[in-house]
Amino acid sequence: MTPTSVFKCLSDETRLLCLLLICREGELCVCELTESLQLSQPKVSRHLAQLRSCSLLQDRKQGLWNFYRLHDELPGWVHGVLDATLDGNPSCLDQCQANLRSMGERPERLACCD
Amino acid sequence: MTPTSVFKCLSDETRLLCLLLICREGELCVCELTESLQLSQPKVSRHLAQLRSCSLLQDRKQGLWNFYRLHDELPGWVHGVLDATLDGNPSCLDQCQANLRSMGERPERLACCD
DNA sequence: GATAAATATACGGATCGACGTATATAGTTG
DNA sequence: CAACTATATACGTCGATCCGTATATTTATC
Repeated sequence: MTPTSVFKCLSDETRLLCLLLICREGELCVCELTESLQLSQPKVSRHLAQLRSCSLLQDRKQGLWNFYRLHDELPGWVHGVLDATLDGNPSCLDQCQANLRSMGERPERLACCD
Repeated sequence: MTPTSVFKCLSDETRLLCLLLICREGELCVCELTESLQLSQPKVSRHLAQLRSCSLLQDRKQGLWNFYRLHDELPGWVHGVLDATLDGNPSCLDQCQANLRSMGERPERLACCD
């Protein structure tokens, strides 16, 4: 994971918003991200796959849903970059989070024992 | 200056190294960057122009030389991103800085009164 | 097992971005 | 002003990337 490869991931608005939103919200599944960003499912899914293949995200399957979260072994400096971006752009997720809040039934997270 | 536009700038290795090197060294002119990165002059110059047009860098002409430095009004969060990247990748500039040190006559910086 | 829902991927087209090379511009020196 | 140095830009090309659409895959439900 080189700095250049990380910044390539962050240089697309869809990918950046996915990362920042997940950073703020914890775990999100594809349909929540699709609704939150108001984008097509294949578009979101493709970008998530790319973020996963770069080890920025990892996923966890639960029934029909696939929950994405920041990778457990995300380097500290990448956390630093994401935090600095969020701190410096406090309203960049407002619309996305509003869309998420107004979403109907969101899939239930199961802790461990299913 | 949006997060996406900033990360687009950082997503190219030449531009990222220019920025990080300038972050570490203060002011550098085009010929110093060209020597430090071992790249062609037009390539370096093109990328610097892009960083300047995005207001990440600003330049100061002094005689034949054009010195680039971080923009005086660089947002704090961008500083944070650059610092986090440098902290987390401490050796990424080693070769560049070695090249810079071994450079012969480097242009003299004039303070203010020329 | 058929259907449906959530997600992933394949394909083709269009656009973007980086590059090498050549050349233009601007300042310096004689 | 002619020659030189440092830097900037123009042009054409080629590969990367993003997207919409269609389809495959996986899991749950009846």
